[in-house]
Amino acid sequence: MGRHKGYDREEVLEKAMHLFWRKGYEGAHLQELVEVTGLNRFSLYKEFRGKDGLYEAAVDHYLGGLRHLSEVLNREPLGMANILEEVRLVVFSDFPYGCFMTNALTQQEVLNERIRKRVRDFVTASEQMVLKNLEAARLRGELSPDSDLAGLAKFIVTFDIGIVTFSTTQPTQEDKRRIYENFRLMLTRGTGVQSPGSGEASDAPAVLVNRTR
Amino acid sequence: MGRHKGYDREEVLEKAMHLFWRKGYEGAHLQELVEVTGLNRFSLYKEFRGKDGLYEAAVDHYLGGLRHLSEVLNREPLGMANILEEVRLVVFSDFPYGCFMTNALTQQEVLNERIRKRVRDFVTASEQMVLKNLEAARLRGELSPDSDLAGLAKFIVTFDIGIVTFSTTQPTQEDKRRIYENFRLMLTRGTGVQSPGSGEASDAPAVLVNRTR
DNA sequence: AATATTTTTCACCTATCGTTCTGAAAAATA
DNA sequence: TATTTTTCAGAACGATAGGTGAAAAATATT
Repeated sequence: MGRHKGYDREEVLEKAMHLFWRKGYEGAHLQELVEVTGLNRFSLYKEFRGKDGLYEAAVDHYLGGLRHLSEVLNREPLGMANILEEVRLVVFSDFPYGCFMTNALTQQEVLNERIRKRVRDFVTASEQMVLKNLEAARLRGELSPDSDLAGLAKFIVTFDIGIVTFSTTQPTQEDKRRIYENFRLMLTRGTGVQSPGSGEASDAPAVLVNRTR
Repeated sequence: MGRHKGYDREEVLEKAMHLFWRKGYEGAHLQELVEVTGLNRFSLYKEFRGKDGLYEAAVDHYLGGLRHLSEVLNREPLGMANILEEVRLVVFSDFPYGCFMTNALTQQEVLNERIRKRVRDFVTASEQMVLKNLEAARLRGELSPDSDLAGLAKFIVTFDIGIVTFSTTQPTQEDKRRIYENFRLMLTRGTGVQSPGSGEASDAPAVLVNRTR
């Protein structure tokens, strides 16, 4: 009953998300959102009830997409290799606009409280995923028993946030190689873990990664 | 000759900078800027040629302020201790709005080309300051002769960017302590350098620090 | 005191913001 | 086919954005 929708909600969200991603909440004007999504204003309001709602839906869309993107940190066997792989993917991502969620961290003053909480919770969730791998790593003897795992998880997430933001300066491939290699050395020598060595980028996803599609 | 200005340029810039800092370029509306600076629209336009000019002047103001703020990385004797001290100050800063310049990194799409370059150059300059300390550290035997100093500098700056951004999640003092301690362990054990140990925050300034005044 | 010079005040401008409304087109149901 | 339901395209909404012009107010010079 009724006319068919001329748009696909997920496609619209994907496009809207990318505009918010590049321009930020205030920087992404409704006119641009209409143009880039192809969705007209009326339908946009009916579906998302305004700019706030669209942004919030875009956050959900991003988070939903992360379910399969976080597979690196969730895949067995858990341990340091997963963490290094995740960081490697983040470092070698070619998307130069940071991370949708961590960009939002510096926009909290113009976001409503609910979204602000969502954004902060994302950081906590990332920590938890890293921590899970660290705990497994300790059980497997990759880390000394007295390591501060929670602190180490925070350190790693902090570095992730740093690298996605640093990526906006358009570092060269060589720059990225050196940054990752130094991180790997720090982490392995600093914790005494066995290292899987450095490598090239792949298309696989990561937690704080710059999703390009 | 003529009437006195009812405002102090530096004070105006300080206040404008803080609003841009918290809200971002698009998020800081002219009306708010007028209210917070106390300067009326016309005088604001006359002095700074509009919002762009004001933002650019605020960047200059910030950078100017950093001249004496970068003293930690520039003070003798150069070496790893300076770097650890600088990171420590960044970590323990209580200002929860990130760093004015690194926040701008994620707003590049709404900034004009000149400012964008200014912002990126800031990152490069920070790298150079860290690098200078690393080179001195190598000469002093704090680092092995075959270390990749430029890469290590990028790693450290990346971590700095990460921590100022992470600070927007309002981490506890204990969280900060653990993050810094893990960074210190990574850096010292990862490079084999002598560590000065961890400590509390001081009021001294730093390079990527959150300036609160 | 008079004049010149500069800053400030305040009203107003146009453009665009996010939002809402209207009427017509299209598809599903009766 | 007629009716209902929903989407679509666009105009129009009030509010506010950033930017400006002319006159008033205040200071410095003569």
